[in-house]
Amino acid sequence: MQGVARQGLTGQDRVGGPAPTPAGAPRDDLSPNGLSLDGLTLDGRGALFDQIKRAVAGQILRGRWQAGQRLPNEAELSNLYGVSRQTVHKAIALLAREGFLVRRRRAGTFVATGRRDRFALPIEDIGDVVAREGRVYEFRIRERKSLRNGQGIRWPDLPDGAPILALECLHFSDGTPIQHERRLVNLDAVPEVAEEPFDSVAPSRWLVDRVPWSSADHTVRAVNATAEMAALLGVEAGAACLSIRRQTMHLSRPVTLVHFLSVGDRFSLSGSSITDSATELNL
Amino acid sequence: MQGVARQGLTGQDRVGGPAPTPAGAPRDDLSPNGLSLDGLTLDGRGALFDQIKRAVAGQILRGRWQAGQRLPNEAELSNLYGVSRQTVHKAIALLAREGFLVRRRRAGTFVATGRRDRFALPIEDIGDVVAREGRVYEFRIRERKSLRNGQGIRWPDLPDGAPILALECLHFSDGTPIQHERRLVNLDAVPEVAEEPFDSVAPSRWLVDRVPWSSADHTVRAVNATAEMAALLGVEAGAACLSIRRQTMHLSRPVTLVHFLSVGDRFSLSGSSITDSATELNL
DNA sequence: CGTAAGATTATGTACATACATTATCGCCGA
DNA sequence: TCGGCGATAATGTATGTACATAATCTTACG
Repeated sequence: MQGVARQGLTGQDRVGGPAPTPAGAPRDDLSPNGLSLDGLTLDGRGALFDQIKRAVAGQILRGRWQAGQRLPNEAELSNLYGVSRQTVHKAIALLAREGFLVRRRRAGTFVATGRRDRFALPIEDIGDVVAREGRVYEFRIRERKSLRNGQGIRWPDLPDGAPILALECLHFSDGTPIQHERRLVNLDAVPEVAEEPFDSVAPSRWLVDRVPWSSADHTVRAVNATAEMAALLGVEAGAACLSIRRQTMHLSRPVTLVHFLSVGDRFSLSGSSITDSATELNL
Repeated sequence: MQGVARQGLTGQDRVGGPAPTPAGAPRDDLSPNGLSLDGLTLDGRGALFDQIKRAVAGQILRGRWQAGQRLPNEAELSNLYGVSRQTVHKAIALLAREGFLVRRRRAGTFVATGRRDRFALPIEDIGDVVAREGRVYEFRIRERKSLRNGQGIRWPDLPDGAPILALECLHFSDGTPIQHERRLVNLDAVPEVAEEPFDSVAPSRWLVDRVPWSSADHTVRAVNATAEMAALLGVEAGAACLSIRRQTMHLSRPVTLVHFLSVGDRFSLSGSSITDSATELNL
């Protein structure tokens, strides 16, 4: 079976009858759908289903298969590559799960339209960010008190009177304040937090490491620093600050509500949205 | 097979010998690993592998299985539920792919530690956001010109002299300006854009719908509005603005570089990071 | 001409089997 | 005691087979 390196099994070749199409051979013809099969070749690296994934993702990422177009069906691909239908199925089903393809029974498999919604910005722990930049990270707890919801502070998604731990702390990079954090923790959800002194590990990390969460809502906005915040962060009043509000839920009840405020010119959110397949393909 | 609703097949029961463990029966004992199997039951809804996924994800999300703990192996789970190893394998492998589990050959399957990196903020098209809020979305192109990199504007990741289309436009919600956009498009990567008038569809949407991309880098920061920007957006100079810079790459070359600037109190990024499994479980 | 029933087709799930791969464990010998 | 090496146990991949499910298409009938 020329051109296709197998990654193991017996080493003996797949048979599959009269070997309808030499798997992996470059082709210039069109599939029954009018889809170019040019370049749809296996590279012999890794598992078969992964090779097929790469080949198909490559066609899409290279723009040879356009949004909305229909793919050859599983039987055709399986013939084309000389692999079983399940192997093709696994590859295609995974690509569908990753959002590259849309599959409909009886109708077929189509290249997904509009990946508009797929931009995503990872939000990292500030300690990690500072450390990764090679700076010294420190934090300081400015205030810590237990109270009940509605007493001075109100957490909208929590019933009045629920016990809350309120924390206020500052985060430093090389000694410079970069972020202010005001956090509420639902003591009904995380009673252990009452015992935790937070003298070595920051509240955000402690919570994330310890408490499972099922959803996290974020709101990111820009605000002008109030005089109080400006003083804490060592900037002029009115300086643009990034405000991040995060509410974490677990078992459909709120776990923690945080409000981060970071100095605009000392902190930014950044990250790369990239598909696994693109990474593998070095595109 | 008591308690387990099958979703189809023949309706006849799986046999599997002496039916070692009644599938789906609630148990209070411990697995050989000391892991509580309490609550690890199938709910009869949907495909078997999905039921197993839900059951396992549920244990983790409910905190019954803690980070680092070892799961029963595939054979044990397959006995426990009376399904084949492949069905268990599919469920567990998918959960590993989603980041709930870490699998190591010979060593076993473990609950993943630290989902710290898993917060993500979806960045939507502004047209979609405005429309979803029930407001009227409009945009206006203020400037459009072709130039070469280095002539007045420099796009760092593109070689000097490369042809660029530069666009400047404003986005409105119910007639109020909310976002300013300055965009560079690599004409070598997207020559068709030269012909596009953008009189009905906004550049961002046109590009995302048309040009495949393999990675998108974002940087979000807060800045104070310059006098010029303040005038365009109808706010006071110095008002906090959210600045989003996005560079989209394709085939390892830059496609477009955008700079969005939005008024802090008229626009925010928000979204929910939630695992599929959590959604299904209503946690 | 429209509609309903049935045939067809493509994907979806499940199981059995077989073998590959890779740590890990434990034994044995230096 | 340490190092190596083989047995072993766990996951990973691939195939064949069978049937389920859901659209779509076709055909026949009113």
